[in-house]
Amino acid sequence: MTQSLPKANYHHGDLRQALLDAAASIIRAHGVEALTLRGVTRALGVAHTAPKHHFGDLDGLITALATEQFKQHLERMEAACGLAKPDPKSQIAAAGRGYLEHVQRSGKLFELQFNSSRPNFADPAYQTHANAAFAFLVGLVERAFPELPEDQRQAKLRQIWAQIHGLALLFVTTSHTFGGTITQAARAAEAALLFDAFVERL
Amino acid sequence: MTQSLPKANYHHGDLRQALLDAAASIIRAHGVEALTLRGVTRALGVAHTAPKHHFGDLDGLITALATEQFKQHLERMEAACGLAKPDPKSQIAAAGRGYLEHVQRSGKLFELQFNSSRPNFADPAYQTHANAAFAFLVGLVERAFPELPEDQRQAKLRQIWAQIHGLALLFVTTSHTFGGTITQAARAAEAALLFDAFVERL
DNA sequence: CCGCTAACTTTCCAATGGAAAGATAGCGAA
DNA sequence: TTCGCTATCTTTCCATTGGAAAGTTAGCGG
Repeated sequence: MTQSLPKANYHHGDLRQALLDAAASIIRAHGVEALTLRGVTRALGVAHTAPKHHFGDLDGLITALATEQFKQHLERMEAACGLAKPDPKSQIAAAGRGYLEHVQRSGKLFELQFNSSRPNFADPAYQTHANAAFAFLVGLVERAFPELPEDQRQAKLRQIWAQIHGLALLFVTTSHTFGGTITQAARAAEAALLFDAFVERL
Repeated sequence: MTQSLPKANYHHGDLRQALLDAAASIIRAHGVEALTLRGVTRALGVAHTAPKHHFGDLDGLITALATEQFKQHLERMEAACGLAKPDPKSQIAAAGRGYLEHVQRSGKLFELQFNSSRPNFADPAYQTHANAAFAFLVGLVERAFPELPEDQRQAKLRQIWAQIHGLALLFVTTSHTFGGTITQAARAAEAALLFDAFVERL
């Protein structure tokens, strides 16, 4: 029993992960704008400058969270595709479902990926995971339309991405602007159906 | 010559509009997060509390800007439709062009409409203009598909809105995430073509 | 057992939004 | 004209924030 509890001060144990978790929790509850260094460190009982060593500054913490979001984004799409039939259209439809599931699960964390200018877009890890998520869609479209010339395949890709991204935003994140009072889950389900219909006509 | 210049202190003349203009300029240049009361008032040479009487607080100023954005959004779509052929599909395609033009012209101001949680969504003026912009699209789709039952027309509307909104976001606002190095204008032109193709198959 | 360094804390500071109270000027009524 | 009255703006003050700088601790390798 050389060490029991993370006893007193100093050397938290895994402060980095604890900060990520606490920050994610705050964003889920109150949005990115509510995330402050002093708030998140207060919740953990550490000094407000403690994150500096792990993340540099507040935007560094936000960048790390955004990176994690892209990682989970890709995982969700891959998982959905793994359960679907192997033909190209089924795969694209499944990726769309995974996309929507991710957005729904992420809640306000999703704005880190596309609705925020806070993350450091030049961060290598951020770029790696953001590009990987996009590359997955590119690969799906390539396998679905191998006969098309490159520019037309690009056009397809963009239409597909616009549709799923637009549906995700409309039905999950912008409920305040337009639309009724139905639940998030119902909106997501409807979005999935609309995307299926869209894929059907590709 | 009872009054010459807005001479010394007090009673700026039209501080409200001046604040809106200066704030818009700051957001265009540096994004919403860079907008501060002290910054915008410094630029105008007034006290940092001067906006309070006109907008309440910083979020009130932001809400007023967002409202103005929705107003211009609708005007752009109406203008584009006015120049287009009267048949339904041409009208929808034109609305899409107007949508993209607005996004392109707005630059970072566009995030006030959909990429920000700062505006006060409960503000009456905000709701009025946001709803009016949406209602315009609803009307177009109603005239284009009068034979469809209500739920199917709703589905059409949502697919259309998702497509144009998705294209707008992908090709104008999220250039950092994916995509190459082409100019904004080129991206917008390409998005317009893709939307035309999308409308063609409706 | 001794340093070395990663991982924290303490202390300080400038900037911000806003509350509260005061100052000014223009306008309408007497 | 002159007298308030009120919209508009200023001054002053404060709590909160992110971060720079420097100090403290503890665990690990030699």
